[in-house]
Amino acid sequence: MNMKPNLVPKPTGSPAAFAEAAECLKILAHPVRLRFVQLLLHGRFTVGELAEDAGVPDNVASEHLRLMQRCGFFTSQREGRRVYYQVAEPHLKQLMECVEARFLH
Amino acid sequence: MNMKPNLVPKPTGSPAAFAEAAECLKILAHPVRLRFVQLLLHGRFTVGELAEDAGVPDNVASEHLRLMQRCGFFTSQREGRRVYYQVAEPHLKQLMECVEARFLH
DNA sequence: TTGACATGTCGTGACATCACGAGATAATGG
DNA sequence: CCATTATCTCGTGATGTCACGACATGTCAA
Repeated sequence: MNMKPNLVPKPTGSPAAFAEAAECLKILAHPVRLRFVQLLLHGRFTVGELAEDAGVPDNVASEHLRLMQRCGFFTSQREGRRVYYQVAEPHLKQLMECVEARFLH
Repeated sequence: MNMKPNLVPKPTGSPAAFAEAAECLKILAHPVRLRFVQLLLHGRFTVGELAEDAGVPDNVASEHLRLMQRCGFFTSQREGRRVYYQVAEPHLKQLMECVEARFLH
């Protein structure tokens, strides 16, 4: 009943690692959040600037940014009444380049 | 009230392109489906083989595979009673390498 | 202090995703 | 045919995601 075994060595990765990867990809998998990543890879921006660029209300942008801060993608500093966000996760650059190569070019 | 404009040229990408990218990333963002991508980047496998490796019932695996076939990630060929799946989207390789570099190594 | 501005928080309802079980379809061998 | 194996399909209920409005917090300038 069994067939010939697949002789190719199976790639690695614990179930927990796949779960974490899926979690983070799910956070990345939103058009507004993708746009935020792309912008923040090119500089610092405030909540209001990001919101206006993406065409969403400020509080919506704020919630997206909070999400991405919680999983380590972004960090923020308050300067006066504004809050500037920037990229904190170095792998985001290469990951975004892959996404741009496939979908945005 | 206005601050100095951000002189950095803004990166490209239509809203529709971001929406499509987010759609595909969302499909990728599942631990079982990530594992399927990883395995299929190393060879051809049947539904049953993939299901057993991932520890999910066959029908669940079948639904995941159908999803990834619909968005162009995989293709399938029937051989007897078995159905073999393989990678169809060339960018998946580089994308998975990014994910592995960040989460699986 | 007051008022305006920038951001953050919370509750809610609409909608999507998910795993599961039951059953359908397809192919093989006796 | 009939039984078995492999895959697929469908309905359902649980859970998660999302945008929105209302409101809270924080900051500054007059």
